[in-house]
Amino acid sequence: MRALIVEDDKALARTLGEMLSSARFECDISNDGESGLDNGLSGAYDLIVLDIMLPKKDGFSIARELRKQKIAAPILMLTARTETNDKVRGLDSGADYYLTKPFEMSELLACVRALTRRQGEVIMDELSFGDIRLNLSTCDLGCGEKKVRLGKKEFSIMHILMSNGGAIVSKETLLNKVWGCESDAEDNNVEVYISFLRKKLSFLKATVQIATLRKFGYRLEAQA
Amino acid sequence: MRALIVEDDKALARTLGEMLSSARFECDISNDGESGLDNGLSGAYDLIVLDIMLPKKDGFSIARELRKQKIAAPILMLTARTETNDKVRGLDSGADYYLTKPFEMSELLACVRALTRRQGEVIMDELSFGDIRLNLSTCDLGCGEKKVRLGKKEFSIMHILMSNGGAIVSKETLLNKVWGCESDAEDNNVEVYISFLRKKLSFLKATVQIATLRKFGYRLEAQA
DNA sequence: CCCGAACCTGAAAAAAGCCTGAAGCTTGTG
DNA sequence: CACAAGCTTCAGGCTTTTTTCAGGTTCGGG
Repeated sequence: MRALIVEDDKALARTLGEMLSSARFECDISNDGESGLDNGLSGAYDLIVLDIMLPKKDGFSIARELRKQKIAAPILMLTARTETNDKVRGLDSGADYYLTKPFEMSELLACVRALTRRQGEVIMDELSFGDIRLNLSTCDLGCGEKKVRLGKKEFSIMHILMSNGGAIVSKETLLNKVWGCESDAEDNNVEVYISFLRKKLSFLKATVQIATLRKFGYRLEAQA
Repeated sequence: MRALIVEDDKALARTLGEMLSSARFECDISNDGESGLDNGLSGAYDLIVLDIMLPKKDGFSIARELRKQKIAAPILMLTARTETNDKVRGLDSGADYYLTKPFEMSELLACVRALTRRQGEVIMDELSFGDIRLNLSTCDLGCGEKKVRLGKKEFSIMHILMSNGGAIVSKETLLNKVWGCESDAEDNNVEVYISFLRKKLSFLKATVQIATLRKFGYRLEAQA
């Protein structure tokens, strides 16, 4: 899971980064509103922590813009402002939770868990599609009795494909979510991993396959 | 949208009910934990507002039980307890938002809006005309049980035809929208793709057809 | 009824996109 | 330090999409 922290107070940003890392997030930090919005728009994140008062662009407008561009990641708005009016404004701009400073680490983490629970189906620790099962805690991909261990990147890709049901996932999405939008990985990297995954699916004798939709991306397909 | 309010303070319960009604919710009220849980388990609600201190059964265990029984409705936990520990416990038992009393009406309503916003989100959108369906997330064109995959240009063209209902779409429009106005593609390119699409429609045995209007363009027609 | 413009469509060439084995890196571990 | 596992890069070959072309068909006006 990737998180974006948009916060101009660098000390706080680092602290947040450490907190979230301890909750197994990979974090990117933006120190001003503009870069925060840019990063957020990449669609690479599963969580966005947003301060309100920021240089260049405030949190409200960032949230609004992200939602307008169909970025669905949960937004946790984090600020010193306790005015009811600000809370309302924050939530109505598209934030999912409004937390006021100061807050304790345990509280922040509980919010994060609550926010990401639905998205990543953290409630279950197994995802399934057709005849394959992805164990989220051991990274095993199983089918019937057989199973194989997936590497970290293989796992992320399979995770994304499976949680999207049968819908198409573009290479760009995969690059952003798996490699991060800062990375300079190219389409071919995705192709290589898709190839690895296909090899494993075929080893498992799974009926589920990864279908290529030229110029669109990939998707899972059940049945033979 | 239906809301369940689980709150033993009858005055507060009524106030909450009025607030939510003003936000166009139909509200039911339970005054103790047991009946709250029973009602919640019916699965009839799109929102559950839960107090923590309740007769017979506390809010934490209600939330936990609801989640265990796969009730997915957003839970707004509402309480006078401000201890961080309680917040963590509340959120971790399955609540989606923790609001401490006293709170203002506007704040509550903003939370509710934030919590219910995601409900209406459609995962798979589909465009249909006559007996054919164009799945926008998988790029399949379907009719009855059968379906075929469309290539990118085929998809764009079909998309345009279908979203125009039965209206005429000129070749020029198609060239501009599908090839881009910079392109030097010619009318014949469109014709070739229309031909591809017709072949697929006929394979699908669809009643919908692509009609040619000489000198004007193309349009979809239902009927046999 | 005839003619030309508009349209259809099969085939094949051209281009774009994708697959995958192999080799070279990097990183973490015993 | 050496090894293994995972990651990246690369290049050649393969597949699908897109374009092009040419011969045929249909339509409407004169």
